[in-house]
Amino acid sequence: MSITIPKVYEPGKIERKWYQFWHKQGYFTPKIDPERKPFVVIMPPPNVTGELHLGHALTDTLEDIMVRWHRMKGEPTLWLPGTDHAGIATQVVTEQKLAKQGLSKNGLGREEFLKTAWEWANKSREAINHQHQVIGASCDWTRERFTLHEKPSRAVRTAFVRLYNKGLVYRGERMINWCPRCLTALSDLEVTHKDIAGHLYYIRYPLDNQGFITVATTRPETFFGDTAVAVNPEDERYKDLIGKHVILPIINKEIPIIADDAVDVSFGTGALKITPAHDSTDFEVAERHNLPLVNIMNPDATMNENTGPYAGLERFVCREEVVAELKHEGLLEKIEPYAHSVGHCSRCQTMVEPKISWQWFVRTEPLAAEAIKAVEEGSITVIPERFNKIYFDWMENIKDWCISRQLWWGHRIPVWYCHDCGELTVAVDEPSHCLHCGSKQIVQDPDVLDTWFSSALWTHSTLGWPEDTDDLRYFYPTSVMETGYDILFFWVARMIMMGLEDTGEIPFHTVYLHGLLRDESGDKMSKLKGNVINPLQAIEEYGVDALRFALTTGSSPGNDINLGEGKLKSSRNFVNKLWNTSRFILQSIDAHGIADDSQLIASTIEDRWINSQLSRLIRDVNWLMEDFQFGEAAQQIYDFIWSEFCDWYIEIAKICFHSRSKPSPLPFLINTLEKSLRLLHPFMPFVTEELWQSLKEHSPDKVQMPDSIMIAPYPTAADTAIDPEAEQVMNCVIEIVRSIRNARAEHKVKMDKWIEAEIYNDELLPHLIWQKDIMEKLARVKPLAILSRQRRNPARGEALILVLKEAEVVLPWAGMVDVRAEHKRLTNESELTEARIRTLETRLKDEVFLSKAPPRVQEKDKEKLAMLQDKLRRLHLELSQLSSE
RNA sequence: GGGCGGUUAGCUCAGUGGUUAGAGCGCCUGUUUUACACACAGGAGGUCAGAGGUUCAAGUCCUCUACCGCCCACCA
Repeated sequence: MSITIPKVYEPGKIERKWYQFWHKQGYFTPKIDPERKPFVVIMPPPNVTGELHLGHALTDTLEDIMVRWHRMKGEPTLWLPGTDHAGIATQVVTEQKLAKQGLSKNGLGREEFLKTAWEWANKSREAINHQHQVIGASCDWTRERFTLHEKPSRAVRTAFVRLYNKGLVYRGERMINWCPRCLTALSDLEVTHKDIAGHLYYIRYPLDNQGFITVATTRPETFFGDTAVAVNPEDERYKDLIGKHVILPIINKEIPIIADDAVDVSFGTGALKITPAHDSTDFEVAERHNLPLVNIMNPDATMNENTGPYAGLERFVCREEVVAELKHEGLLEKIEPYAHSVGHCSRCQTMVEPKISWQWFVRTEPLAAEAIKAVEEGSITVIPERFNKIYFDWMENIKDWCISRQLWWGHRIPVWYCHDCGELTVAVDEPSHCLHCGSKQIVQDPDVLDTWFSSALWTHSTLGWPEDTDDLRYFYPTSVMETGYDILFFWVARMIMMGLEDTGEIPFHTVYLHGLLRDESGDKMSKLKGNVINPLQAIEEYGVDALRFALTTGSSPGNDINLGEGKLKSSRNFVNKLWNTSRFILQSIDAHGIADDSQLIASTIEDRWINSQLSRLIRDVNWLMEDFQFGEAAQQIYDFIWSEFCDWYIEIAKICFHSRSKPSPLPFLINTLEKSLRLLHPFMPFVTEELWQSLKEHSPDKVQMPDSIMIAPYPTAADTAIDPEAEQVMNCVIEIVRSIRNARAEHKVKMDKWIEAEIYNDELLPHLIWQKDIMEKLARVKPLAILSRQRRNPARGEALILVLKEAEVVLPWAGMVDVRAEHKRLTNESELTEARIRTLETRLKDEVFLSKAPPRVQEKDKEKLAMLQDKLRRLHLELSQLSSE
C-alpha cells in the first residue's frame, strides 16, 4: 500500500472534522475526580454585540493552549465558555438596528425592545460560539453560560441583596458621569479623558456695589448654575471681597463670594465660579458651604428653563451665544487658548456631563481592602508582575462604584418602591407586596445594573453560586484568569472583590494579562469602532493553526501584539513544513518498512544527538509553559523542528536509508515526530491531530496510543536523557559542513568539477596521504549530511574539501576522542608544523569553551550552573597560565 | 501632575547576567533536489536610544538623560 498525501497542507479539509470528533468524544467535559486537583479557566465572556475579533482569537488561543496542556498532563480540566449581555453596547446596537427600520426604542416600549435585543443577542451568541469552535477552543459546551440567563441572573440579584443587607450597596444622590446621548449614568471607568484644545474664558462678574471680579472658566455657558464665586482665603487680592456678592449677568442673580482652600491662587484669576450641579469640584465646595444646587441642563444636555432665554439650546450652541452676549455687554475680558482634559463616553464618544443624580452605588472600600490583601499576600499572582503596582494604586484610591444604568437591557435592579409607605423592598425574587407595610402598590426600580456587576460575579456565578453545587465545590477557586490588561480594573479587580465577598475565597490563583492587538494606526481594535479585523478571513487564507501560532509566537505577556501578514505567512509555512516532515516519514515507513520490535536504542551519533536535543526541548518547553511563556515555548519547538529535526536529522536520515551499514533511522524519526506533535498540540491542535492519527496508523505502537492526541500525555523531561557529548560532536560536524559549503561557495564551481580539478593539483597530493584516515573518522561521526542533496556525488569528493581545511578537520574530535593522542598522531603522520600545532592547541582551548550554548532556560537548572562554574574555573586557569608565560 | 511600558537588523519583534546578540518578513547569490519552492544552501545588514555605574562577564542589573506610547488624575 503506498501512501499518497498532498504536498501542501489544506487546513480547511480537516479542521471541522477534528473539532466535531473531539466534541463528540466528550473530551471537553472534565470528569470530577476528588482525588485530583482540577485546572480551571473561565472564559472572559465576549459581548453579544457582534462577531469575534482578533482579540478574542488571541484570548481563545492562549486559554486553549493552557487548557490543552493541562488536560494532556492528566488534570481534570474545565474551560467554561460564555457570553456577556454587554448592557450599553447591545442597547446601542439594537437602537441602531431599529432606527434602520424606522423604529425607536421609546416607540416600541420596554417589552418589545427587549424582545428585539434578545433576538439579536441570541443570534450573536450563536455566531460567537461557532467562532470559538472554528478557532479550536476546547471548552466545555455543556456548561456554557450567558450573563442574562436565569442562573447567573439569580446570582446577580443575590449578590446585590447581600451587599445591600450588609450596607455595601446604597442609593444616593451623587455627582455622577452622565452621557447625554446614551441617557444613562456611567461609572468613572466608562469615561475616557481626552485632551481638548479649548479656551479659557475670562468673565467679569459685576460686584454688587461697584467694580467686578473676573473668573476664568472653560465652560462659560454654565454660569447660569453658579451659586458662588470662590477665592483662596490666603489670596491677598480678594481678601476684602470675601462675604460680598456679585451679580450674575443676563439673569441678574446675586451670589456670594466665599473662601475655600480648593481654589488655586495661581490659576486663571484666582477666582473660581462655583457651579455645583455641573462640576464635581464645585459640588464638593458647595457641600462645604451649604450652597444651593442649580441644575441648568436637561438629560440630553440641552439647556433647561433655568437658563432663561437660552432654554432648549444645545450646550455648545448655548456657549457661543452666551459668549457673544457677554462680549456685547463688555463682560468678556479675554479668551485664551487652553488645552484641557475632558471626559467622554467610552461607548459613543459623547462628552459626558457631570450631573447630580440618584443612583445605586457599591461601597468599594471594604471590598478593596480584602482584594488588596489577596494580591499582597500572594494568594493571587499577577502576570506580568508590573501590573501589581497598577492594581494596588487603583485599589487604594478606589471610589464608590456607580452600578445603576438608565437602560433597559440588563439585570433589572431587584428593588421595589412602595407607593404607600415609600420604603424599599430589596429581594432576590419579585415580592408580591411591600415588606414594610404589606401594600401591594409596589413598583420595581426601572434601572438595570452595570454590565460589569454581573461580570464581577462570573467566576462563581457560572459554577452555580449561590447554590452549593458540585461544580462550585470542585472547580472554585479557578486556576487562571486570562484576559487583556485593558480590563484589569473593569473586570479583574472587581472579580477579586466580589469573589472574595461572595464566597470568602479568591476567584482565581493567577491572573495572566495579555497585550492588545492593534491596527495599523496603533489604535486598539474594538467593537463598535469599526476597525475590527475578522479572524475568519485569516483562518480562511492560512488555517486556524497558523493564525494561532502567529498570535502566540514573538509576543510576551502584557506587551501589545502586532499581527502582520508576514507572521501569518511564516506560521502557515511552518504548518506546511510539519505536514511535509510527516509526509516524508510516513512515506519512509511505507518504503522501508519498520520492524514491529524496533527499539529506540541510540547507537549512532545523530540518533544520540536528536534524542538529546528533543529531551532538552521537552524540558525547556515544560518549564516555559509552567512559567506562562507560551510564545517562547512555541518558538523553541519551531526552532527545533525546523532547524534541527528537518535541516539536519532528516537530511542525515536520508543517507542512512541508503547505507547498508547503518541502522534504520525510522524509530527515531517516528519518535521525534510523535513527541514533537504532542508538544505542539496545544498550539496547533488541528494539524497535529491529523498527523498524529496518520502516524498512529503506521506506528508499531499504535495499540498503546490513545484515540486522540488531545488525551495523549504531554511529553515530560524524563523521557530521554540529555547527551552533551553527542551535542558537542554534532555541533562540530555542523561546523565542518558549513565550512565546506563556504569553500564551495567561494570557488563558485560546481562540486564535482571543482574536486576533479583539484585532485590532480600537485599541491594537494601530500594531503591525500592522510585522506583515508580522515575518511574513517568522518564515517565515525557521520558528518555526511553534506551529501544529502548531492546523492550522485561521491562521498569522497566532499571529504576532499575537508582535507583542505585541516584545522577544522582536526578540531571536531576534541570532544569525542583522546585529543592528545590524536594530535600526536597527526604530528607524526602529517606535515603539520610546530607553529601549526600551537595554533591548533589554542583553537582547541577555544573550542572547549565554545561548546554548545547553555540552555536558555535557567533557574531550576543545576546543570547550567555547573557548566558556568566550570567555565569560570577554566577561564581563571587560562588567565593565570597566560600571565605566568 | 503621578505612574507604567518601549527604544535591539531595512520593517515587525523575541531575548530569563554567560559562547560570536536572534527569528520572521524584505534584500542579494545559487539550486528544479523523490518530504516541502509555503523549499534548500549561502550572504549582506547591529556603536542593542545616549551617558555613567556594579560585575571576571551587561542588550539583560543600578542611576541619569532623550524620544515614542499607554494608563491614572476634579486645577476651573
